[in-house]
Amino acid sequence: MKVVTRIPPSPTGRLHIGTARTALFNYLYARGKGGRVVFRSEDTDRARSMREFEDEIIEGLRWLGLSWDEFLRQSERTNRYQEVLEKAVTSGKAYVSKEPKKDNPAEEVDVVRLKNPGTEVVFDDLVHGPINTHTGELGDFVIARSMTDPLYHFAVVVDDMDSGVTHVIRGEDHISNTARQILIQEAVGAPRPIYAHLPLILDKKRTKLSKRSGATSLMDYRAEGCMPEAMVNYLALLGWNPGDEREDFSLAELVEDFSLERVQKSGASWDRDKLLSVNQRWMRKLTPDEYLARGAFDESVRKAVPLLKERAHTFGEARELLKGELACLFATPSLNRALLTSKGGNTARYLNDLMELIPDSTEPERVRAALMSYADKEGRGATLWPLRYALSGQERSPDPFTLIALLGKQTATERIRAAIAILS
RNA sequence: GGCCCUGUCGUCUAACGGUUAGGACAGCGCUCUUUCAAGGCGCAAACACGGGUUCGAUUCCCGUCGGGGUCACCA
Repeated sequence: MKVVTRIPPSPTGRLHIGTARTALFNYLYARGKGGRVVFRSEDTDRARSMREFEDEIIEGLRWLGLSWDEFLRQSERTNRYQEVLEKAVTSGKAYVSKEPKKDNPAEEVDVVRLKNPGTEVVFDDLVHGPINTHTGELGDFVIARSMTDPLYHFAVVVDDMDSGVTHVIRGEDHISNTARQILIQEAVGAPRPIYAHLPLILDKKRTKLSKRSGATSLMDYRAEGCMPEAMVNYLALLGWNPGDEREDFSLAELVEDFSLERVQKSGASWDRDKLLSVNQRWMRKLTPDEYLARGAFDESVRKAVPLLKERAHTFGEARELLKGELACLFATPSLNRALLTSKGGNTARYLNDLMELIPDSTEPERVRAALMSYADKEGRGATLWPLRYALSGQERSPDPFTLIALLGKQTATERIRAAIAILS
């Protein structure tokens, strides 16, 4: 049997990290089994659903590298729902009930309720094992606001049936919905898919990750300069592991190795630091060309790439670095006399001597070799600190050898002259 | 509160009856070093508790406690 999974976001808000991870797992499972993926926009709540959210969700999932074979919107399937609903009512599995409207008791509406047989429903969850529910407690629950306006539970059953969905992989918060969906399946004669409920992503307070938990929008991470490869890698490791100690996974490798059997049972908290660490690893794998392209940097930034790879966890951080700590690579710093001489000794003489020793090289190691014996003779602190400060104008910066190599002998010499001038 | 899920370092996790309980992120220390960053080396850090079962339990069973989810004419 060909595997069919679904990615069923509700376009009532921005693309949430949890939605992205669930989508990823559905994608990984289907692709790993050579199956199909259905993207289904669950927009039956017409008041809250917005096309712009749908667009963002699609854009975000594509950014991660996910793809699907079928696309549909629930709002475009109302005729089909009505057809199945009528059959359910005709066959006596459901009934129309005239009731006061929930939000406006003065008005009466015809809601559709499922005739609940009240049986024990047991299903085998692929990650949790058998789960038993006493459906009697549910009563005859509402499945549609009217014959033309189905509710979520009813719509998904019809959709899953029509798309031939074989595996429903979703968040654990849906466990309690499963029994009623199974009841609906049985009422309309739909096959029961296999269920797999994923552990929830928790925030540091260990409660379901929500908007108030901080950055939960996938696109915010993209804007920060997170790589999609890193996001996929981190998301996959939140709740799943390969069974060995590997931690670096591309999307393709995940497709290869992912299995629902190795999905964790308990919730996992979102750890931004770990994400950043994974992202830094991915950024370091980039070639200079790729780095410039991915970070949307100007060609002039090329010389700073090695330093950025060393320091930045995101492209956003890299941009900050270029404006701050690494700005001295692109603009002449202004110097403070007190800081220049703060290590004592004859600063002017040291700078003068060192300036003469500067080789014409783009290799930090060669520059270092040329200057170190002098520094060792006169004292590293007293010589190298003013040298570095003269070049950077900052208390914190890369080392002077790297600075000279990147700046070039001429610029370096000019900056040292400027520093010496201040001292006289 | 009812129902359901769940419980290994601070966090993500490995272990599928016998291990000095492993790795990663974060933390700390040392080293390198003029500073910062990076790097190298190292340290600290967990089986929730109580009963069973067993020659032997982190691992199996039960209970307690803890955490989470869910109880819509939302999805």
